[in-house]
Amino acid sequence: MDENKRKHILFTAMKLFNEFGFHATPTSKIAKKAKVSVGTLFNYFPTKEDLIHAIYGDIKYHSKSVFINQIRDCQTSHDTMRNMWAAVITWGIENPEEFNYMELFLHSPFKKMYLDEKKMETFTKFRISILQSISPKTICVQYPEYSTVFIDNALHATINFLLENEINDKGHFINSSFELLWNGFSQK
Amino acid sequence: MDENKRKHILFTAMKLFNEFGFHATPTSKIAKKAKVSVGTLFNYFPTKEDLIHAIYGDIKYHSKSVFINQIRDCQTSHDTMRNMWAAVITWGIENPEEFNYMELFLHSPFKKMYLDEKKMETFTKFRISILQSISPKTICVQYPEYSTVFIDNALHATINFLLENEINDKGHFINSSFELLWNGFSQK
DNA sequence: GCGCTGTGTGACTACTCAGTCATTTTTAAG
DNA sequence: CTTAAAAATGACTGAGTAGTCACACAGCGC
Repeated sequence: MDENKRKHILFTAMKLFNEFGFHATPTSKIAKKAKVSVGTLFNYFPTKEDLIHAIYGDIKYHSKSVFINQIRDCQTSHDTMRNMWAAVITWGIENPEEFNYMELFLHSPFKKMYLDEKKMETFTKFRISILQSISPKTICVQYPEYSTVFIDNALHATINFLLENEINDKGHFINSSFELLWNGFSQK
Repeated sequence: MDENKRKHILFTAMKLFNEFGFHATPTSKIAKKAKVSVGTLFNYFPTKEDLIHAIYGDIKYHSKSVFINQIRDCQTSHDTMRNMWAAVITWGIENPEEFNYMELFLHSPFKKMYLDEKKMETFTKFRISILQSISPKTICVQYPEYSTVFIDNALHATINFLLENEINDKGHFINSSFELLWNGFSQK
């Protein structure tokens, strides 16, 4: 098994899935574009669904290591949060195909297996604990998971917006958008 | 053409698509569940894609009329916005299948035709104008469309959360979540 | 040169699906 | 009751799919 070939197939498949969706991308097309035979493709990934899940797994694994490297304890929780905010968004705009695929996958029927995985996330738990410590708002204390999905969706919206619009000073935009979110949480 | 039968097919198809996705829901299955023949289904909707789009169109049409009935001018822009916020969320939790379908459709390759439709939305424009008049924040004035997607995503997150969790006082939750959003926009 | 091993190949199979159409059933008008 | 138009039916078709498998062939020790 050639790891590079595996990566190559994964990457090719990801781009095709992003462009045409899971259904409209036959395995034959993936094999052709990746310049391997159908047989080889099925040597590496026993079923099409395995391939679909493998792409998700790889993206998740790599992005997570990027985030973890980015995290550094700052003076204030405001700065810590802003740091994480910027890290995730930067990853998104630097890896648009990967970001796109996550959206595609997580809104497809294939996501089903991961439904309760979310709740186990250490990353999520980390965010919950930060939120509980900083926000006096009842809704955040009472439903810390709501804060999480709220932030997740804000991240998605911001990355999407940055990808779809031409923004000159991206650093400034990222900071401003963070303040929009932060004010909601911190202000009475 | 029997309008009730049309509605019935649409509703059945919507539920199946929600459960299994577009690809894993063959027309034969829809016909069987709706207790009509495949031929009849194709009499009402010439292609499967027509059916998929028709469901979207119907939901959009009906939900819009619900919102418009809900809108009343309040004393302050805060109250006006909160009123709209509550109207959309209430629609979502009272029509979970329809809300689900919108998410499914808008994240599928079928949405493509509607990409620039969004920008034409009068409803969106309405929101932009409100936002511009109330928010002193540069990011909202400079990128009013960002505010829109930000709010859209907050709505999605909130409806999803309410659907997936058992919340007792939904009215209170809706108001609290609105304040979370509103503070971000209104506070320096 | 010769067998051995494992990766790569793509024609092929078994099957599913969207959409058709000859036929039957229902409706409604005279 | 007769009859003609309209609606409903579901077996059928042809296109296209995931996944298989018999074989090709490169590399390598002998």
